[in-house]
Amino acid sequence: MSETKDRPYHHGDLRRALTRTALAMLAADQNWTFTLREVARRTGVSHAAPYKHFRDREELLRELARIGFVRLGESMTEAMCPDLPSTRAQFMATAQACIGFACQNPGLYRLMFSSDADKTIDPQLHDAAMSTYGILLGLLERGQRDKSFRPVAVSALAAASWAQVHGLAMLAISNQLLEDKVGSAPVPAALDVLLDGMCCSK
Amino acid sequence: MSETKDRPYHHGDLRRALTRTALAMLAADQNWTFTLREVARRTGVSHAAPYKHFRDREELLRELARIGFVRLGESMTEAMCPDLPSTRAQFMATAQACIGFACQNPGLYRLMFSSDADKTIDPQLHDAAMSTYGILLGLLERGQRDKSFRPVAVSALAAASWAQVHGLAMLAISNQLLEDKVGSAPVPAALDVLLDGMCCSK
DNA sequence: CCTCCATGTTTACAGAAGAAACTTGTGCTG
DNA sequence: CAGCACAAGTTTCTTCTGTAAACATGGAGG
Repeated sequence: MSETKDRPYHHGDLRRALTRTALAMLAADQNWTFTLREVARRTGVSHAAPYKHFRDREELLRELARIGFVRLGESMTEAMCPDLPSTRAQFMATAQACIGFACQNPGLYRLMFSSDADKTIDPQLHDAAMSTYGILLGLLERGQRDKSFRPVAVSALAAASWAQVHGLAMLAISNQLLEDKVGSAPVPAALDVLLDGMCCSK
Repeated sequence: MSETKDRPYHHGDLRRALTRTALAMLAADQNWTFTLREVARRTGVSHAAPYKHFRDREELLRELARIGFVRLGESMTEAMCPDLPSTRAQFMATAQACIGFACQNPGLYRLMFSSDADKTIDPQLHDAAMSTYGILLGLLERGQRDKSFRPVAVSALAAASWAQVHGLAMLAISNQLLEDKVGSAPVPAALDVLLDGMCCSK
């Protein structure tokens, strides 16, 4: 086959190519059992090549998770449209963007919060996660300043909304938000309940 | 014919012995990469013996998850002490019991909600999960009848509290509820925020 | 032009899942 | 009571994985 001609011996940017392949496979098959060798095969490279760019399998997983947090942050920022009528509406949109992201990238989202992607090991991953968390936190602080949210400790609001959004996302991608158990539009319904507890006016 | 370590050729109750070994290992090492062979070794049988009791590795995982849901249900029922001063207090206690269970059995809890334990495959697992979910639902319905909780759709309350509790549990066992981000007692604080949105009186 | 070395490849090895074929007790039947 | 069928073990084998080590290549700097 002449497709060997396709690629020079030195790939050029194998690291990026590997992450792209892995992300694509993660997207295509929501519960794919991640194997480095398959990523290498699909990228058209020997199974040992990835080790020149990632110390081990888990380092690649952490890189994927990091990219996931960056993308999630972008989705949330985009959704937090400043000309929405209220801070409450902004919160709702941002939360739904997060859950939507999880539903569109279930494999990636699971990976981001799995124990495989240990955030205590990799500072870059930790920073990416914190940065995304900061988007939520910023919205809450802004909401408190403009009197939309109650003047309780912002950390309590943060814990509650972070947990709520993450919990809804996890349940959604596990297909556990079935209509007969939890209503026809469980995500906005649940978020409204939470927001009733967070907001000053109803 | 219980624990005679001079094991006869036929173990007697290998199925139960395997699950007990696996549960113990899961408890001992929170992110142990589950291997059937190691379970078999520790149980003192050949690596192929488990296949006489479980079709494959995942069937054992599902059985472990099922046991996890049963135990979680027991913890929650126990916590839902009927002579607590209010339904709100009962809810708080039950929710904290769930999160406490997760913190004490992080490996098992993760397994229960992982994609490995696919609840759509195994009706027994599905039933166990639903039964545990039913404990929460029952409390919410009772709380609505006695006017503790607002008269919105119970499914909305269920989605919100289920997500909140599960989210807090997941974040807690991922060590993401760090004091500087989320306060010193994030779990009760977050639950209070949610309960403010669920309860009639403040 | 030659030589270093990052980035590839090949080869090797241990450990896992699972299938198949073989072995051993044990309880049921004639 | 003899014998046998079958459930529940074991061994052996194949195919996969992650990871390490040794080898190959080709582009950049002296």
